Amino acid sequence: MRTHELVLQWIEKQLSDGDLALGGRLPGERAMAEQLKVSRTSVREAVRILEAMGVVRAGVGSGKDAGTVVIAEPGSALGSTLRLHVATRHLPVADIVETRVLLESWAAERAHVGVPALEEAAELLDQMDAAPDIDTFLALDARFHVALAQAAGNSVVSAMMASLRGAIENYAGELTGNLPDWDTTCARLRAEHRAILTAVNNNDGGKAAELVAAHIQGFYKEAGVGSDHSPN
Amino acid sequence: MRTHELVLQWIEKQLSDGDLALGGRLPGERAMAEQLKVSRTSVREAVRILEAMGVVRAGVGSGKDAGTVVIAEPGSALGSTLRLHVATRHLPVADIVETRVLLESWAAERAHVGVPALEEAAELLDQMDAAPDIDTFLALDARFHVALAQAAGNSVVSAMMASLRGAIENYAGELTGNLPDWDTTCARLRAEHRAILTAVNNNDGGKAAELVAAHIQGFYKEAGVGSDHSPN
DNA sequence: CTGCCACTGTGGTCTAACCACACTGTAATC
DNA sequence: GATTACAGTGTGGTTAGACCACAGTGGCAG
Repeated sequence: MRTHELVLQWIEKQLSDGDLALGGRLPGERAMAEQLKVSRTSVREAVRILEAMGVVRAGVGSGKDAGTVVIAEPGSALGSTLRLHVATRHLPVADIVETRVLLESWAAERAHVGVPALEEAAELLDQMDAAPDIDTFLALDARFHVALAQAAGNSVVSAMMASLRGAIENYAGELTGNLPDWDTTCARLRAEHRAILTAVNNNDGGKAAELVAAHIQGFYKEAGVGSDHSPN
Repeated sequence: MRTHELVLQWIEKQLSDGDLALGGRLPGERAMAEQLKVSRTSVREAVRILEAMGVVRAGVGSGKDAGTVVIAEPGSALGSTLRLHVATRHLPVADIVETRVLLESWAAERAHVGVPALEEAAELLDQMDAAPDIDTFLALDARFHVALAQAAGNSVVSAMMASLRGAIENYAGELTGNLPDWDTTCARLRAEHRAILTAVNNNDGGKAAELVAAHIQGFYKEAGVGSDHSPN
C-alpha cells in the first residue's frame, strides 16, 4: 500500500469514528506527517485527493478560512470527475443528458411541496426574467434545476444532478450559439420553468416529471445534441 | 491558480483535443515537470487527483504496466468519493439505497435483450448457485447488478450504479450479520435474481423494474436499514 | 487611543536525492 | 550457439529540507 493511501485511510477512519466532523479541522500537514511517521509530501497528496473529492477545503494564512477543514461538496467533485471522463470520450454527452432527465424527472415527481428549496426556485425564476445576458441566465437556470432536485429530499440525487449539470456546463454555454433565436428560446424556457414549478406546487408530480423531461430534452435537441451525437 | 491545477488543466486539454486517448501514456513525471516549467511535486499532485478520479493508472517499472496510462474507471472513483461523504454523515445510506433503486429500476426497464451483458448476468447467476460462502456470493451479486445496469446501454447510469454499490459495499457485508437466516435469504435472493432476468429477457420491462425495486428494498429492509436510519 | 510591524503558523512550491521495480541489452558461461 | 547472469536504464514512490505568500495576533511606538 502506498504511503498517501495510508494517510487517506487514517483520515477516513477519523471521519467514520466521528473524531472528525463536518466543519472540523485536520491537524496541520506537518503535524500529521510527524504523527503518522510519513513525509509531508505524502500527507499533501492525500489532502489533495480529499480536496478533489469535495471532502475538505484547504486555506492558507490564519483565521477561519485557514487550515484544512472538512466540508461536504460532493456535487462539484463528482462533476469534475465526470467532465474528465467526458473528455476521454468514455462518457457520451447523450448519456449524461439522459441520466439528467431520469434524475430530474424522479425528483420533480417526488418534490415535497412547501420546502425552502421550492421558494428559492421561485425567486430564481423571477431573477431569470430580469437576466441581462445569456451567461447570467444559464447560471440561474443551473441553480433552479438544482433547487428543484433538492426539493425531493434525496441528497444523493441532488449531488448527482448537480454534478451532471456541471460536467456539461461548458457545452450548455457553447450550445446556445447553435440556437436560431436565443430570445425565443429563452422565453420558452422561462415559460416551461413556471409550468414545472406550478405542477410541483399543485402536487401534480406526474405532470411535473413529464414537463421536466420535455424541457431538458427539448433544449439539447434544439441545440443539436442527438442521441448518437458526441460533440467535443 | 495553484500549480497542480495548471497541470490538471494541461492534461485535460490533451484529453479534450484528442492528443491523449484511452490507453495512451502521459509523459514521464520528470518530462512533464520540465515541459510545464513546474516541479515534479506539482505534477505528481495532479496525477494523484486523476488517479483518484479513475482517469489514469500509475505503474512503476518498465513494460506494459509501467508509466501513467489513461484508463476509464469512473465507477470505482465515484464510489470512493461517495463512501467518504457517507463517512462524513452528509450522505445518508438510505438515500444511496433509494438512488440505487431508482437507477436500477430504470436500467431494468430499458435493458436491451440480447446484449452480451445479459449473457454474463446469466452466467453469474449460475455461479452464485454454487457460491461456497457469503463473500463470494456478495461479490457475484455486485457483478450481476452491474451487468444488469450495463444492459440498458447508458454508461453514466452504469458507472453511477457501480459507484453506489461500491460506496455501501462494506455495509452489505456487515448487514448480512443482521439477517436471521442467511441460507433462507440467499435462496430468496437467487430466486429473485432469476425472476428479474426472466422478465428482462421476456421484454417485460415494467415487471423487471418492479422486481428489482422490491429485491433491493427487501434486502436492506430485512437487514435493518430503515428510511431514517443511518448506521455507522 | 491609534497605527505600524514583527511574529507565528498555515498551506504552496521547489530542489535534490535516494529507493524499488521491471524490463533490456550485453557479456560471460556452459 | 544457446543459456544464464548482471549491469544499465527509465519508471513511479518517498523523503528531507528549504523557502515563499498569506493572514491573523500582539506588542510597541507614536
